[in-house]
Amino acid sequence: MIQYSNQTRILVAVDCIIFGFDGSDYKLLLIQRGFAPEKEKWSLMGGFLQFNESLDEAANRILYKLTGLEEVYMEQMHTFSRPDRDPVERTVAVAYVALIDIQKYKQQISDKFHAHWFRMNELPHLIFDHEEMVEMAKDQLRYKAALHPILFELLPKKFTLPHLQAMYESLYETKIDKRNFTRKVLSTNMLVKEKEKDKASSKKGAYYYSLDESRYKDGFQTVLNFIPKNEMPGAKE
Amino acid sequence: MIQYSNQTRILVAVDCIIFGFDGSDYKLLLIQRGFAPEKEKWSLMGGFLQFNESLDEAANRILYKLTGLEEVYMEQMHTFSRPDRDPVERTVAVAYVALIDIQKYKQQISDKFHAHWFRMNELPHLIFDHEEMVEMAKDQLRYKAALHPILFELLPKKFTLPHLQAMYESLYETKIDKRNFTRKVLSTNMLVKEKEKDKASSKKGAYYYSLDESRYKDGFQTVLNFIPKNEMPGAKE
DNA sequence: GCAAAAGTGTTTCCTGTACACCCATGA
DNA sequence: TCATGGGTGTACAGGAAACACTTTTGC
Repeated sequence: MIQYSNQTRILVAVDCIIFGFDGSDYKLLLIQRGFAPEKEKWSLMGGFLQFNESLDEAANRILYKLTGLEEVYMEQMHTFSRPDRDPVERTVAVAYVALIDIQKYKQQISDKFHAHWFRMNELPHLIFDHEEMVEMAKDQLRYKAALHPILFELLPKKFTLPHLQAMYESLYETKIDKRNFTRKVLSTNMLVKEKEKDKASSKKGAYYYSLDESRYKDGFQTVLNFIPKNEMPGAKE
Repeated sequence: MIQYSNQTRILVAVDCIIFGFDGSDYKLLLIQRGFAPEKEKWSLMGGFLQFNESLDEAANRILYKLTGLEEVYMEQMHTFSRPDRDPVERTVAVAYVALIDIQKYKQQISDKFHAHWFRMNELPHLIFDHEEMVEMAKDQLRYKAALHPILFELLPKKFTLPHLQAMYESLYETKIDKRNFTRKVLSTNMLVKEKEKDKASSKKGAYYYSLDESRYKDGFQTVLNFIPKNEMPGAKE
């Protein structure tokens, strides 16, 4: 077979940044690395690109291995390439971001990787450039969530409006007026009100809602405005 | 030196999607590939990642080789990885998007790569998956330009408001009311009115403007709204 | 009966949009 | 003088933000 001569062939890794939301905090799913170097240190879930798979396939394979979940929202974020980023050997790493429903995950978790959910502000030190990846993913999530209804991916099948609002307030570290928030969210027509209430987090109980999948898909690209302008990432003072 | 065993090492390519605007059309800078396979076919400007450089460095090296330009707006877009995307050998390709001022380029062009500007709607067939890359880059440009003042990167030092408006109208294939457009653009405070006029494209002449670099940098992240909502990519019908 | 969270409407302001005429100049 | 493209202001409408009280119920 013909080959390109005199070129360097290197390893291509895939690392998954897996976000969850537990009702009050954003969390990141991390594993304890099982091999040297940096054995036992905390790390993103990763692996190497195999010869006959695409990056998307690799990312899904890796995510499945860790969480048992398939058909999860995941997209490629950025490729990291500092020559010294992995001390063992030259490796570029393609970072993927996944948003998953923590509850769904709980039913499926395979624990052989010593995976653990960490609150975003209590992350341990991570190996290599994984902290940089996480920072970029957080920035990107804040950016995208302000414009598109992407956070719905983090919700369980049934959720309440206060739950949804808490997700936004936590991500932007701000308080949102619940009347305005409710109106905006419902005006997307992406939510369907259920008959039951969630009585767990209040005495009165809050109505459950679920996603109208087809309207959600249709409206995913539309530019929204859930977040007041002054709270937008990068807003002028 | 320790290595990761039993893993596939592959080639990492960098391909540059270079956009320009000539006053009425968007153009793409392509080269005729100088080596087999697909010799003489049109292609994005690309090259392989070298052992001791990052992807950003590789992209800039490649862009410089082709255009002679440095410090150009360029960012990583996406990594392409179909196993069969390069028939010679397994290769992943990291695509970068660059926006350059065609006039500036004209002074610097080195012609040894048989580079040529093609109008966006008259592109030749491209090798491998380069057409897919270009499509994604166009979509991304339309998306970003509707929200951020990114198209300024395509302008020469001095430009006129009609020139700027033509860029937006061409990108979104729409007509924009010039009174509204002018007001929005000037309200960013990113433009400085010059004293001279451009007499080339009208009898009356249009005032030149230039970028206020510091305000441009500060305001780059702010979410703008130059494009009427109905013309936004992905808008509902 | 009271504490704690859920739910709900109105007014104000601002931003976005539609729209038409005069100006300067080269030919 | 006329044809061409450049430049400017206003009125209206719709969306975003500010704002407070009532409801439910577990304890």
